[in-house]
Amino acid sequence: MRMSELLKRSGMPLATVKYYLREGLLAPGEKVGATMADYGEEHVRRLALIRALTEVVGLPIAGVRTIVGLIDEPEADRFSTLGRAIEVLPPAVEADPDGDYPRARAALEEIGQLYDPGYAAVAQLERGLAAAESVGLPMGRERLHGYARHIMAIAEIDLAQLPGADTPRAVEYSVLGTAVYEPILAAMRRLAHQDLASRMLGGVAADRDR
Amino acid sequence: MRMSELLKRSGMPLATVKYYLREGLLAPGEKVGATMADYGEEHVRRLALIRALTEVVGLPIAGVRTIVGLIDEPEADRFSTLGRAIEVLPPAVEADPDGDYPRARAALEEIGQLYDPGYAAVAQLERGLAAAESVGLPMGRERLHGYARHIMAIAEIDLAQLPGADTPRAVEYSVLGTAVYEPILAAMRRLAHQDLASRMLGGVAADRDR
DNA sequence: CCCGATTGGATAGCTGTACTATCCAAGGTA
DNA sequence: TACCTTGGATAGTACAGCTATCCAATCGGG
Repeated sequence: MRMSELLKRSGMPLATVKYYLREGLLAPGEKVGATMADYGEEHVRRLALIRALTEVVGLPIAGVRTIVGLIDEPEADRFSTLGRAIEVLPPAVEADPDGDYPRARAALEEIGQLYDPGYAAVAQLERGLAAAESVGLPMGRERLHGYARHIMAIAEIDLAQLPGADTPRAVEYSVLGTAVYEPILAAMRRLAHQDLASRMLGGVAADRDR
Repeated sequence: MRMSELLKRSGMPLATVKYYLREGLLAPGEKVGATMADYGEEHVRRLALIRALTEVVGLPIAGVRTIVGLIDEPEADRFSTLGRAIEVLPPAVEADPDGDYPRARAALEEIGQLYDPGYAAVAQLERGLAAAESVGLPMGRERLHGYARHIMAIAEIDLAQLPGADTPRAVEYSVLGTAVYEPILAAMRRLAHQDLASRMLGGVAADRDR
């Protein structure tokens, strides 16, 4: 298809698509003549991916470039591909292999989980725990163990749905799956809070049956 | 304390603190003379809260203003206070009470959860589900039920830790608790993925045999 | 084969956010 | 008295993420 149709399919303005092309988020179409290029379904899908990552996951353009780069050309193994993807997910914190992450270390040891200080997620956990502490809501043992058990169960669900190993699709799944289900899980927790609050405290939905 | 000490305690530059004062995120100090004001511990805590919300939760300044406004002057009941707070949490989506949220409705009915279409979190869930679908990772029944069970358990942990009802502290807890534990849960899930991936696929923390 | 429309490519401009810097005058301080 | 701090106001900066315009080379319907 040509540019005009790609615009119609994606619903995006020309200037924006050109911007994504310039930024290397979208591969150029196959050139067919000096002033015309051909685009395919993969371009439509890529534009949907860009929109999902920017608008829903909240990724800046540079982060989107990293993610789509990893999908197109993964690292040697899926483990480090996933690691590099996680580094750019908000709230982005650069991991320092020699860094000290006292809260994260204590928490992960407490729940007996394997970790490497080079994981970006360790730095992210440290920041989150420090932030909770700084606003007067430090994470207690009870909450930590409860969270850990249920989060591990959720992660197992995620892994169980992973498509057949060693396909390029599996890389895409593990990278995108971590990112795109996060806002869904956040929304579900917010709804669960409101559900529980309305039952406990009385509210709009409390008069419904269950 | 005076401005200079507040700056030392918070580690922020003068211009930034003045900016937060202008934007109404930080209450002015008690005036003690025409060119001098007195600040207290609550100002130090408030600055820590602002930094946590902007840097870790990722809230824009306008959202921080809403949250601190709700903590200082909550709505009539905690249920609607929490609802208003959730509206500004990223990814912010304005709820339309007459809107149609087909994916969210189907999902919530499937798991038998109470909801009101006016909840911002319903719109947020809809967007998340639509985004997952648009990148080729639609949420299946199995995953939905699994997520729902464990998310509900996590929400129950949150509610169980709620301080004595009807204290101003309880409002602060429910508003901040929803927001500040979100990045922690996200980081824990990312770590759980890496933990499971390293065991299954071989990686830094495990042997490479499979 | 002609002429208006489309395209790719380049460059410049715009909008919003979150600060950051400067200036000033009043007032405190040594 | 001379200097420093403070509060208050205003202007400027840096960056992200688009958005708009221009141009020349086609393309393609009549």
